[in-house]
Amino acid sequence: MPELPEVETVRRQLDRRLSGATIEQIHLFWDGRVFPRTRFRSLIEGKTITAIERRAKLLIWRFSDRTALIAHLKMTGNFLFVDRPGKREKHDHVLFSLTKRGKTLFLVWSDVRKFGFLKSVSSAELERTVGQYGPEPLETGVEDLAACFLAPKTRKLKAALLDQSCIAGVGNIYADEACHRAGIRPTRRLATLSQRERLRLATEIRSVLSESLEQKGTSANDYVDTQGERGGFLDLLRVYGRAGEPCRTCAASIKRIVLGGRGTHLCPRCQT
DNA sequence: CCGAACCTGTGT
DNA sequence: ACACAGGTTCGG
Repeated sequence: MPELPEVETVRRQLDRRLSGATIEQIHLFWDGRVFPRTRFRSLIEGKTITAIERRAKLLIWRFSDRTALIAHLKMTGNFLFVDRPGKREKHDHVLFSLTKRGKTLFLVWSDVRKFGFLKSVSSAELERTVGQYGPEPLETGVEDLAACFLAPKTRKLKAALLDQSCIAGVGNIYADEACHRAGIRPTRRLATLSQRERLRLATEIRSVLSESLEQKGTSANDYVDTQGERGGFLDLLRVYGRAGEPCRTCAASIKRIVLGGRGTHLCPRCQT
């Protein structure tokens, strides 16, 4: 489900309610994607959350003892606050019971496709993990962001955009949207980009991500936030999921191709 | 570089 | 029955 705007939306909602809370109890309905599998519960129970942070598409629960829980939603992972633990839904895997200022909170981790994971990490392991990512687009200047698209020279732009060690947080939707806004085809090799185009791309990446964040992200398929609400950016997409529909800029028919195994959407007329 | 894999569901 | 889905990793 999630790219930067969706994960950041979830981060903000988790942070508001979980910051300062203590994890009292964990129910593991299915432990296939929690690590370390056999010690997960004992490692996490009793911990107090100091803050929820995000790096790339990773959510980081920071604990007062400097250890952390990292969560990756991948395609369909989801945190959902529930008033009280009712009956377990089919794809619910973990139930967290927490207390904050004497009140009890319940949070469910669910994941239909089971690609997502929860992992308990030491502070050293956290630093190592977080260090593998490229710059955060919303916290990096345009000039530095533009430098993400310098090398390797023969690589296609779309591949660079999806590479989290190159630039963090961009996924399939916003890669296509940024290319369209910048007027650049995702099939272009990095070597063919001018500095002016790289700067334009960096600017448009920042714009599309922040505009989507304002709408609490895009619900193309399954994505919902921690309250079960859908994001509002779907109607503002210019190319993603619009194959055969008219370009909102020039009215040409939006084309869908496959690039690096991913569906890729572009306007053959206004993207060069 | 590409396709396959991980897993489940949905739509044609 | 087959294609496709917001992510990432692996093997060829």
